[in-house]
Amino acid sequence: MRFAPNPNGPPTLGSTRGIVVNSEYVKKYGGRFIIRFDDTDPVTKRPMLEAYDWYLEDCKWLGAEPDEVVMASDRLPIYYEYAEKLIKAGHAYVCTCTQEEFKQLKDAKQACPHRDTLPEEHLHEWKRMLAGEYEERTVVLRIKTDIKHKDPALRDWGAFRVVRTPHPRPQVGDKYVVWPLLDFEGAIEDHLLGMTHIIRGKDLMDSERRQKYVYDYLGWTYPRTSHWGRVKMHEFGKFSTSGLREAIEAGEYSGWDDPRLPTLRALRRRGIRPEALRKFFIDMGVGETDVSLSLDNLYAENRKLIDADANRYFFVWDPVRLEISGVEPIIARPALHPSVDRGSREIQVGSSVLVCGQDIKDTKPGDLFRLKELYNIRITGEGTAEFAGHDIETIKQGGGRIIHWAPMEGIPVRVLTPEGEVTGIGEAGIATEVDNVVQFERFGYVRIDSANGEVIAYFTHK
RNA sequence: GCUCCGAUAGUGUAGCACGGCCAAUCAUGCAGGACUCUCACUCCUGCGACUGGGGUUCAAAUCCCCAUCGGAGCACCA
Repeated sequence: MRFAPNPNGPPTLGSTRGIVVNSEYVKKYGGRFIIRFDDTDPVTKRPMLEAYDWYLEDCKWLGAEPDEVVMASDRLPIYYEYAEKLIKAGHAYVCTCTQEEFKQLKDAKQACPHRDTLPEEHLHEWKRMLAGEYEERTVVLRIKTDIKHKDPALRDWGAFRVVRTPHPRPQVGDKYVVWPLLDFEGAIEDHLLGMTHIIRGKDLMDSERRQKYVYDYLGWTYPRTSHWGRVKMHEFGKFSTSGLREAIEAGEYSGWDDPRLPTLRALRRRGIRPEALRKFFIDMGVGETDVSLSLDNLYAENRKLIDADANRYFFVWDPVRLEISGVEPIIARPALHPSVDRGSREIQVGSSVLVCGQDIKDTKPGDLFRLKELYNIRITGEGTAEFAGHDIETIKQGGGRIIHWAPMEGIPVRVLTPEGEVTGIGEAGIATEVDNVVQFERFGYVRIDSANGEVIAYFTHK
């Protein structure tokens, strides 16, 4: 099995499906898992140098370490060799039609003038291509299929073209001017790497039919294939790697791990566990139907994984000061976790606390509240309240609400969510949880990213 | 325009190759309840689907045909 990305950006949710499903089959049925970088386009989908490592990192994180890593850009001579073989056998030809000319002929089911000249001539032209005697867009090596094939997508497809832009990898640079196209490169590699099974997107279904011509010419057996439909997440609109890159460069996003992005690095930073992603994509299956679903399914898996580990803390957004009369300073000791015994935190409280504005917005004097794990209060006016006993039963029977709070000495917290920023005050203990996923009670789970004076948290999910 | 593929609850998904065990699985979602000093977790209960029409058959989610809807390819992108 293999996963064959073009590293022109970081792995996204879409890549994750390929990584997870392919590696899962290998885990289940044995075999080898290969990552092959299909980095054969130095221009329109130009690879990003950093992205090679990002893929390997993220695969490892997802529990999908490859048995082998191959870069297509290292193996051009191999592709040349097979191209030459096909030319000699009369199965490929050098075509100097313009793109428009060829399209017209193809749509009319007509062969171009170059198609049926002698293999020796094509071999000669091919050598000239390799020697750099052709400019970009003036020549292409085509695989002969059936120019009258009823499906226009299969008629004599292009296998190599001239690209003069150097490849971003310094090891490759400007070594080559003739580059293979995906159908050719993939066809050769899948055979050479010993692929028995391929699972990939159904946009590549025609690709398979094209590649089979090459397999027939070379006497190879095509791997067993299956194709999955497109995945669309309700939360993310249409996005393309190049579009994201532009948006990042324009400063619309803070980087590839901006919490609003569907990249794996962003999800990781938000505290999504790799096991949740695996489960999510394995449960999705490999059907050919296009699916459009919500991240809620992923969140549900993740919530089950993190809940037992996530310590609880109070974080007050839209903080409003509440002056409480009739109280002595006290230390609250709420448990770090409601059902797993991990001890408790200590919060020093004086005569006022911060609460969420929305909790006391529409209150009138006399309304009863329980400050969670502290004591009961009764509202006496705008921003003021009075102590109303310690007994929780009063609240349970009296119908007052239990709300959370933060001490006046709390630390500022900034939560980065997919919908934007939420700022507020949290209890000081949050600063000890850097890198951990915690639950801000009545708010949701977050991963504490840093705590230098101000806590930066990435929102995980509710 | 030509070609290919698909269609099961709100959302995913199992079942379809070999028709009966399907009054259709599981998850998520939603609703209600239990527990709880969180609107979290856990547990219980409930809701909800075979796109439509023909055909074959004793029997169709499953096979065939048509229609409708959706997606993809026809690049010197991957």
